[in-house]
Amino acid sequence: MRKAKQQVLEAHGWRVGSVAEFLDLTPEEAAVVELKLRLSDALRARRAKLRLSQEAVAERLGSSQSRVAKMEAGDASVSLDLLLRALVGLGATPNDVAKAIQTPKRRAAA
Amino acid sequence: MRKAKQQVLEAHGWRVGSVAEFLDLTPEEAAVVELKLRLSDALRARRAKLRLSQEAVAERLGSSQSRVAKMEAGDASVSLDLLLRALVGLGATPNDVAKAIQTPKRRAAA
DNA sequence: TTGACATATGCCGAAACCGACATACTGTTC
DNA sequence: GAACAGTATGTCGGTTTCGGCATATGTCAA
Repeated sequence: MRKAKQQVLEAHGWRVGSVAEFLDLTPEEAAVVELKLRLSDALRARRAKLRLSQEAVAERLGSSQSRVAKMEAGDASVSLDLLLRALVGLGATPNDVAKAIQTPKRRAAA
Repeated sequence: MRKAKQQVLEAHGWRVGSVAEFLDLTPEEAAVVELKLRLSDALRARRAKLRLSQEAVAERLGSSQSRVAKMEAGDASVSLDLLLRALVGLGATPNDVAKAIQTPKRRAAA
């Protein structure tokens, strides 16, 4: 698949605004990557707010520390599905999720 | 897993508000089910607006008619991941997704 | 430095998910 | 009531994703 590109993106410090148009991602791919980044950011933020270690989160979710690390890293082996479930598992409501997707969680305007 | 419950829910006409509290779904499970229903509703709505058949959508997404049917049905074999990708594949932006999650997309008030 | 803790990366077997096909059901039109 | 388009349901082989273990890489304090 085109996962390779994504991995390249995420391997480094990106995380910034519209990650995509640099590379030749189709608009759809771009949107999915964007979603993934926003969700992984939201997850990290949520964990931070709860002051939990990745291991504690893993336990809570019935997962493992390594998985959690990968979730937050936006690793290619992590699905949107897992990210969503993780957020919910940390107490996020559907509306919280909506907000996380909506707001790039940045300080500076576009 | 607890997928069984979900299947029971979705096998019938539910689709209504807070699907959950009837059965002994944990709050997290309930939230995930809720998410799934909202996304599948959004998908069906989007397809309707585009006036496409499930088959046409399937082709566009590189999937099959049966998968699309299952997506819209919120079938247990369909992940949140697939629903999200499908929406995006039909042109939804992250913000569209956020709206879909936020708003139960119903006509009648709760 | 050493040790203790937290996080990141690589890998694997097991489980979940996907596309596809077959087939059944539901209109709708003649 | 046959023919047709659209949708739903069941199943299956192959692939992806999962949890978990091992291990590497910080980071901080003593």
